[in-house]
Amino acid sequence: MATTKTEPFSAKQITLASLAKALGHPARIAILQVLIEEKTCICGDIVDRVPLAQATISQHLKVLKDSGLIHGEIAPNRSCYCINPEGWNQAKTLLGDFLSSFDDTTSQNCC
Amino acid sequence: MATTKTEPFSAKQITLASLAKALGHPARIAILQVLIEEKTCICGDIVDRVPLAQATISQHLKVLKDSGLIHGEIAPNRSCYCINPEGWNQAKTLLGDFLSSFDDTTSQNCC
DNA sequence: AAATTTTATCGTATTTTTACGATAGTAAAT
DNA sequence: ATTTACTATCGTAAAAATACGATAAAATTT
Repeated sequence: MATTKTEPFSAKQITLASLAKALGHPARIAILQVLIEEKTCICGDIVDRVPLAQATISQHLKVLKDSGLIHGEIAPNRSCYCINPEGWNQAKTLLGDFLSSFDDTTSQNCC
Repeated sequence: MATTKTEPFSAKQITLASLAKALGHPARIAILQVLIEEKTCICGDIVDRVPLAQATISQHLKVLKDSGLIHGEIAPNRSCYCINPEGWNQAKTLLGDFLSSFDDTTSQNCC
């Protein structure tokens, strides 16, 4: 009785929310920015560039991977992460469409 | 030792993450869609259209209001909520820019 | 072969989130 | 004036999220 209820919502609503949720932490934003800046998919360099404990970074990477926004090749000594174009584009499309569905100029006269 | 650390991150990263976080729940997506569909800012009709308890809806509305995405005129008998154009546009800009900062075609050769 | 480096995972503590019933307080209707 | 309708808030319970130290396991270096 504390889990997010999913039955009442559409698959699209759930996907959209879950992608947004993955973006909903500054550390994960920072990690994604590093992955975008460095064209090649660097690995533990993220730990050097994001000032959180290694275990915490690893945890955030897992969240991002589970969301589909990044792809990770887990190798014991040199793990490799990078943006997953499919997931990223899905986020871009879903969030973009959703945020465009409100039109500033059309709707107003509100509280 | 379980709160999100904010010191290591920029204001922009924090704002972006916090807007995304507000969008990170299907119920809040559904609420926003209702507010967008109904041009006028309906009030407790949200409770009728989103199948969660009234108290839960109220809680989600508070989260959305705190994020700046919606505006709420709280009146004891007929509360009025609507999209807050400023907050919405900020989300659109920040998320749009961020999601556009990765270019599918430019970057590849990854893991 | 031994030492070092890298990194995922475990264990754990704290906080936040999610959800709901119950309640209170105000406005509108009777 | 009393009843009804609406809605924020309180209290609470359970789960998830955040953060980190410690550990293990594999690859690389020495």
